Amino acid sequence: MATSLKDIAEKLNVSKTTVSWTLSGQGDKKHIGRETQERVLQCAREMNYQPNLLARSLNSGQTNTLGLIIPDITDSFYSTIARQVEMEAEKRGYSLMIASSESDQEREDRILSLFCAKQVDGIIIAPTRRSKVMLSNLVKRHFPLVSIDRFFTDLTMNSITVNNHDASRNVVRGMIKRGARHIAILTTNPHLFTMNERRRGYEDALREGGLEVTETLYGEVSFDNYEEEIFDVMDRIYHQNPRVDGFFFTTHILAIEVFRYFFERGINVNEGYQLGCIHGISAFKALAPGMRVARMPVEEIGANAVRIVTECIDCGRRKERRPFERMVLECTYPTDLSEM
Amino acid sequence: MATSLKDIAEKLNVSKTTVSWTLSGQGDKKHIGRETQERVLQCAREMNYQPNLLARSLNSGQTNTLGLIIPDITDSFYSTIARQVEMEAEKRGYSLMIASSESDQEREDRILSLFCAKQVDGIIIAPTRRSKVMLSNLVKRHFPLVSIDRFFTDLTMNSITVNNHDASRNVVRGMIKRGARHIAILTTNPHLFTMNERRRGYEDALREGGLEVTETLYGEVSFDNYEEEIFDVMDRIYHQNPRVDGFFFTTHILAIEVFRYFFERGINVNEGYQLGCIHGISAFKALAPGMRVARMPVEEIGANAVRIVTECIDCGRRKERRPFERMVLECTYPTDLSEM
DNA sequence: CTGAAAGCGCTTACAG
DNA sequence: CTGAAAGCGCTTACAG
Repeated sequence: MATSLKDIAEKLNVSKTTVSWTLSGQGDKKHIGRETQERVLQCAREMNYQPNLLARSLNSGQTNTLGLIIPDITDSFYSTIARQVEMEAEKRGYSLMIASSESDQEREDRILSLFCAKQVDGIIIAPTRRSKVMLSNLVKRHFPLVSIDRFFTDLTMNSITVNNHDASRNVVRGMIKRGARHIAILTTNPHLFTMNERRRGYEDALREGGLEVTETLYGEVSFDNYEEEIFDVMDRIYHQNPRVDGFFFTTHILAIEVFRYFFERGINVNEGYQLGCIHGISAFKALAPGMRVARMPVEEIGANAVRIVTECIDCGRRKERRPFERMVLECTYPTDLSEM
Repeated sequence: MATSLKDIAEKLNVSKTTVSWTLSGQGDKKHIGRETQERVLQCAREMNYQPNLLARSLNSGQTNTLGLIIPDITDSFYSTIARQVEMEAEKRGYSLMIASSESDQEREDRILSLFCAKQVDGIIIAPTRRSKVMLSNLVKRHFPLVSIDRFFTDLTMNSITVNNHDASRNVVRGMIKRGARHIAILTTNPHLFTMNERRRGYEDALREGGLEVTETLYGEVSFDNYEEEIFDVMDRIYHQNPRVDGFFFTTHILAIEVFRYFFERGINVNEGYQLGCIHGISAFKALAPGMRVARMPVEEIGANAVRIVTECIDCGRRKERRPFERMVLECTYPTDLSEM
């Protein structure tokens, strides 16, 4: 059994109040005798007293805890964000609960409920899609909330997204500048706003470069079965465009699969090709150091998500309402992949 | 403001007790009128009642929450375990708090304290090193606890580890069987038990295969500065052993760095070399599909960690003491890396 | 200088 | 069939 305020109070023959005051550092302010304070502190140390945060939170109405919901904790993009959020939260005195929705709407709703039931002070979420039930409810209640990576046009909800269009355009521009003329795009989940933006960026770069946008250079695989489909799609692209000299990958996961294809087909992709990808992973520096990569601003995403959600919390305590904020961050383009 | 039991009780002119009974599904058992129950359920739905888990936990003394502490959430090995643990915990009705120690002793202690203060029911930890202060205290208190990936010989603490020695030996054996005769080892953090075991496995396999264990084939880099050091170490190995024909990597992170080296030096490592690595990542199937990889039993680690810690919790409730358990799991050796 | 008391939102033994 | 009351471990306005 852990020791409680009461244990200390009884042992020392003082009231719980006295113990609570001194332990919370308000001893002097409340005019508690120096000597009494000493005894309390001493005893707390001896009995290895740890305050029960549940009780404190129940009383204060705040848990100093943020919730973070991401689709997949094993995806390096999200895990890097998670780490940033954890660090930023700690700086501001918050601890973090992380949960994966596994891109499953029901799981996401369950987690949201759970977080609310556990009385987290605010939630940062990379939503899977329109979570009609819970999310809009929270928005209505003005619950401190910010979405990252994606956003909903019809919810007045704080969001931090990345300028995927410009990121793609910049990457593809760079590929063109280095001489690519027949650049294929490999993508998935085209219904996602994010992915559509990346495609648009690719197409705009082509047009600006005086290149044609053609269906034959467009490769799409389904999210659930990409390992299987990628070989057919790539074969088709090569068949229809024997002169293809560049590949733009909308995700790092697809890039890996295509590198597997290159390997199996004996294609040395580091010669005669331009490559581009949104988001880099460390393996790229060994697979294709020359690839142009748009680096996601994970630090900024994490830092701002925590900033916004804590500002909402602070405003809520003052009964104010914080104007909602849509933030769009830019990628960076490291020239040396080892900086990823 | 969220609605509480009291709100419902007042609205319906019944007692909080009645509301609590029916909402917890004990209405029939407690002989509460069918009609009253209906009204309560209806009202709860209308007012969107969510029980405050803080209050419930304070009362029951259990939070149905487990804590998980890992060194680095962005490391695919740990994030995969985290996902497994989350799934397993959910199956058993527990939710999960994840935190990264960043391999920092102090952070680890802070997190342990925090978890205790938040009254988690049990903790799963991949400890950084001997956390004298907190961990041994928890062990003494018989707090439900299990360490994964590493263990302490002098603590009677449940642990789940991997047979790193045999995993390494099997991988290196396979390399020898396929013809490698001069196999270098690349490793780091030699003071860790885990890493020492991997080295021992490597050496045993060499001896069994009639090969010499030589210092010139031993490459060690420091954990903090491996990107820099790896080039010198590899150059030295090649200089001292021009006939080197195999590389065994004790971690996937080192493997990636060495692949970068191969790339820069123009070495086609997929011809004339045998490769081996402990733990695989998806990029390997594109980098070196022929590499022999020991696949960590992440599912088993996660499942058993949750099993053991929840068994401890259950025993604790029955005032029993669960005999402590040291579990050692074996790796698997997928022949096709795309199964990783 | 110190303490008794109420309350946070729940659960549950006890009483009618 | 239903409710008043105590208690989980804290904090804090109020009273002396």
